Amino acid sequence: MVKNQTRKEETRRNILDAASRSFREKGFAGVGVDGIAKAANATSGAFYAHFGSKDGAFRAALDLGLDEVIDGIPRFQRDFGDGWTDAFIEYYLGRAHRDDLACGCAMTSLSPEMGRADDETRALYDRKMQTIAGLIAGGLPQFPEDQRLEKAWAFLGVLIGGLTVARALSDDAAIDAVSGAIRATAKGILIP
Amino acid sequence: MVKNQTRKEETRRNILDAASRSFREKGFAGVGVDGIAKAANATSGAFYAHFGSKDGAFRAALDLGLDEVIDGIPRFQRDFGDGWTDAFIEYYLGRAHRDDLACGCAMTSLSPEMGRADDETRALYDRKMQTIAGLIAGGLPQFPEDQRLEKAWAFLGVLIGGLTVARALSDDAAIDAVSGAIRATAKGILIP
DNA sequence: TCATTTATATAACGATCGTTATATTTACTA
DNA sequence: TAGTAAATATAACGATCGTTATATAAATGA
Repeated sequence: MVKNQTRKEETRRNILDAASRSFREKGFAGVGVDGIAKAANATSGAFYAHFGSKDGAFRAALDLGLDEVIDGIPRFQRDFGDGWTDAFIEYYLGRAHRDDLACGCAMTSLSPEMGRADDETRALYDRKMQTIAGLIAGGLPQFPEDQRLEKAWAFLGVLIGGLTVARALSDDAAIDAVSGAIRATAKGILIP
Repeated sequence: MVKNQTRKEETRRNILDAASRSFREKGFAGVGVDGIAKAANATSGAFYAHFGSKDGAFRAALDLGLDEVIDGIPRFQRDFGDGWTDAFIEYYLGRAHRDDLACGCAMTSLSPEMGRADDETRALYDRKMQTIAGLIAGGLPQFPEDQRLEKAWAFLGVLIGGLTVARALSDDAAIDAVSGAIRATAKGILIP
C-alpha cells in the first residue's frame, strides 16, 4: 500500500524534474509534453495523470523552482552570517550557476515567461517573489526597516538582469565585464 | 521599375515589423511563421522569399531591435545632455515602456532567447551589445575612461533586470517597488 | 486467487509546426 | 501589347503540437 504510493510519487517527481529543466532551458513554448515525458522516462499519459495540462506542469515547476530560492536564502543567511549577501552574489554570478541553465535559479529563467502565463501562474509568481524579497529584506539589518524591502528588490533585479545578460553573451571578456560590474553593483546596493 | 522595389520593400518591412513584435511578445518558439505572415498581411511564401528561414527572420528582428537602441542612445545624449541617463532611466522603467512588450526594447525581450539561438545570431547579439555598452560608456564623462565600460555594463544589466522583474509581476505595489528600487540603483551607479 | 482499483502506456484526434515546390499574380521591357 | 522576370500566394509535406479516450499493466483488498 505504501510501495505504490512511493512509485507514483517517483514518477511524478521525475516528470516534474524534467519539466523544470526543460522549461528553464527551452522556455514554455520551446518544449512539448511528449518531450518532457520522454526526458522523464515516462509517457504523456502519466504526464496528464499527474499535472492535468502543460500549464499545470509549468505552474508546478515554477512553484518548485521558487521554493528552492525560498529555502536557499535562509540557508545562506545561516551558513554565512553577515557575509551571506557576498556569498550569494558569488554563487549567483559564478561560472557554475551561469553555465547551468537547466538547473539554475528559476527567477532568472522563468521571469521572462510570466508575460505569457495565465493568471493563476502569475499570481503564484507574485506571491513567491514577495516572499523572497521579504526573506532578503530580513537579512539586511544594516538598513532601517522601512528601507530593507526596497534594497531587496534592487538586489533581486540587479542579479537577475546581470545573469540574463551574462548568459546571453558569448564573448568571455564581455561576460566577465558584465559579471564583474554587476557584482560590484549588487554589493554597492547593500552598503548603507 | 521603382514601384516594384518599394512594394517589395514594403512587404519585407511589414513582415519584419510583425516578426519583431511577435518575437518580443511571444518568444521565438511562441509564434509560427504563418502567424507572423498573417500579422503582416502576407503569406509564408513572401516570408521565405524575404528571410529564408524562421531563424533568419529572428536574426533580422534582433538586428533591427538592437539598432533601435544604438540609434536611441545618442539621441538621448544629444537631447538631454548631462541629464541623459536620468531621462533614459525614466523612459526605460516608465509605465509606457513597461506595458508595451511588443514594441519595447529588444535587449530586455530578446536577451533571454539568446541561449537558444544559433551561433550566427549570438555573434550578432554580442557585437551589437558591445556597441551599445560603448555608446553608454561614451556618455559617462564623470568617470575615468578605464571605469566607463564597467559602469555601462552595470547600467545595462540593472535596467534589463529591473524591467524584466517589473513586467513579470502583476501586483501594482510590487511593480512600483521594483521600479523605484531599480531607478535608484541605476542612478546610484552613475554617481562617481 | 479473483475482482477491483490505480498507475501508466498506447493510439488517435485535429491543429499547427517549419519548409519546399508549384501556381498565380504583378510589374517591367521590348 | 506580348513576353519575361520578379514577387507573392497556394498547396502540400512529414513532424510535432496539446489533449483525450482507451487499453494494458501493476498492485491492492477480499
